[in-house]
Amino acid sequence: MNIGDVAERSGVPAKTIRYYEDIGLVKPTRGRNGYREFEERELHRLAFIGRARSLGFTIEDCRDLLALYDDESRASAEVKRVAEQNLQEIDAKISGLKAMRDTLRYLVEQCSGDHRPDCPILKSLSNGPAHNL
Amino acid sequence: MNIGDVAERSGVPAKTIRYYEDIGLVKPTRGRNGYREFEERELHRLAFIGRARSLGFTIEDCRDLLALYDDESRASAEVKRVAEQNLQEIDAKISGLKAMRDTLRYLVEQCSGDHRPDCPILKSLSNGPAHNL
DNA sequence: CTTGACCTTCCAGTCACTGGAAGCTCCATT
DNA sequence: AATGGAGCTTCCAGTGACTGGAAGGTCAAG
Repeated sequence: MNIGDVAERSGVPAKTIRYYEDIGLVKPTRGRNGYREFEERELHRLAFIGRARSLGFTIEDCRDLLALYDDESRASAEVKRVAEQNLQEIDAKISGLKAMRDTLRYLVEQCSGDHRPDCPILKSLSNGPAHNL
Repeated sequence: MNIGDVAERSGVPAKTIRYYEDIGLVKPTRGRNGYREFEERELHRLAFIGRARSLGFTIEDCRDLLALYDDESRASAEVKRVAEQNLQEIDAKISGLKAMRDTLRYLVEQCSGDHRPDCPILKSLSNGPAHNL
């Protein structure tokens, strides 16, 4: 399989696959023409990485997960630990974003949004921290 | 005022202030010794940028907002537009993160987390897209 | 034999900083 | 007056995870 096919079937862009090879996440063989050759196993790994990334795992997490995946004798506790840590980080991000959103929404609601120059959004940014609103 | 004082009073690290000067967000004057000299106005702008950044505005947003801020004849509608767009982006991010979190939480709950190699998290990453769970 | 799609490498850019090295300046203490 | 340390300067490089583009080799169809 060439990189284009793998890209299409795994949903990971060709450019990104080359990058993943650079950083050692996948190791396709090479044909006589210099083209990368992918087996099912590599396709599988790429799809795995794609799904893990879409769940918010970092590249390093992926590396760990793939190593665990390759390790027949791994303990599921180890995998769970990685996932749980990720879960906490996601929760923290959501909380932060929610706080931002609430502040912004309040400001947007306050703003008349017309042709007049008077704007509570700028006023707030100018006068004090968001949490004072 | 030297950069250290401004950093402390604005809450923006000195390193970051230099970066902001590089990209033209602030324009401190220079003393005979080559040190940057900050007036109240610059301090004010830096605090403004810091608050806007903490609300999730990008640097380019900040540039726009500062221009609007400087423009006595701006319409608040313009400011509101920038803020509303930001609000939508934040909402989208929150939704995405929530979906990720729900999937992950389910997986973590399913995982026994013990010494056995059988792990539903890896199984799921391996077998199909997260939204199929 | 040509065209065009697909592949290769390499370099640079993204975003918003952050770290570090080398060297200058200022102020207080000895 | 010398010294020491904090604070300032510039410049270079790295972060994460790609992404874009140029220059050039390869392959399959017509």
